[in-house]
Amino acid sequence: MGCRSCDKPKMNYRKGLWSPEEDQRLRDYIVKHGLGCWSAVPAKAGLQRNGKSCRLRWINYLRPGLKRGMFSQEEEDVVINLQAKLGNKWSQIAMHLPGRTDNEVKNYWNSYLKKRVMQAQGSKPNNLGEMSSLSNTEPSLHHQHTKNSSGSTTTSHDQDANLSSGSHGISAPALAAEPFDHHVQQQHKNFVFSDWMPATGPESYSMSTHWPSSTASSCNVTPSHGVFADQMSGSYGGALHQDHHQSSAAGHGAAATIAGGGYFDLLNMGDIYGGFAATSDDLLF
DNA sequence: AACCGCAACAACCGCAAAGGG
DNA sequence: TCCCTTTGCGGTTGTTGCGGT
Repeated sequence: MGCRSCDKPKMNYRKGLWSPEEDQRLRDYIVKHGLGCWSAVPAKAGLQRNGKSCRLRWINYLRPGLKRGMFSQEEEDVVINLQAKLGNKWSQIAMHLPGRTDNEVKNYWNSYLKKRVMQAQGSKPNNLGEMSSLSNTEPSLHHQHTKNSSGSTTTSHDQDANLSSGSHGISAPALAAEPFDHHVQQQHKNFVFSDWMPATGPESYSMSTHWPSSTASSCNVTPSHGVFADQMSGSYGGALHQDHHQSSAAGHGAAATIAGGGYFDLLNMGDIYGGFAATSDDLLF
């Protein structure tokens, strides 16, 4: 720790949602220099953010290997069980969910699972451990309507089923005999992976930057395993919501071309992953 | 069509732990 | 050993979008 060489002038840091430009700067910087002293990143990357904000953005959003979108039933069970066991140790819980961030797990719990657990507890006290089995009585919220961030709602079976780790298949259990909650649907976006890979500019955040397989091959974009969503997930001031299509830009290699054209060795990304646990097939590069 | 309430989620805040000088 | 800085974590807030009225 302690990075005294990273002295930075006091400045007015920008707050709020990150713009595509900022994301790009941060991504470019880390791809180029790897992870280091976060407090030094903003200055070096030319960002008017504090290091903390950069770190958060990277970990929760830009980091490679992030799996976005709806939680699978399996993941949900893990969260429920571990929360019962560990309490609100989100970082520890997230460790058991490759590709998920503590923030994401926390949000998911607070906005959704907690209520369901409480409801289930209300009807069946003292059986937190049975939550997962309890959940097998209802068509799952996971497997019905999913909404992409552009607001359109699509009917789809669990897109996680497309994940290589989709061992849970597409069975559709959910907690307790709970009425279907339309709002709950909203959280299930079509994301599969957060695709942090090269974007050459703000415009690259648009749908137009999807990675068609042709692009993938021509640009040597070849994730080795699993399915890459082709979107830069995120919302920018709510005005730039993208359509989160699932791309089929999957491949089996370990190199990708990043902005500008240089090869980017994913196998050497360990330093950049920053503790990201690549224990799932999904995350093997 | 406008308004309101709710849900989801990104981001911020504050604190504690870790580590170097 | 103490102090200072950075990092990591959990709680909380703010913003946005959607559905209902």
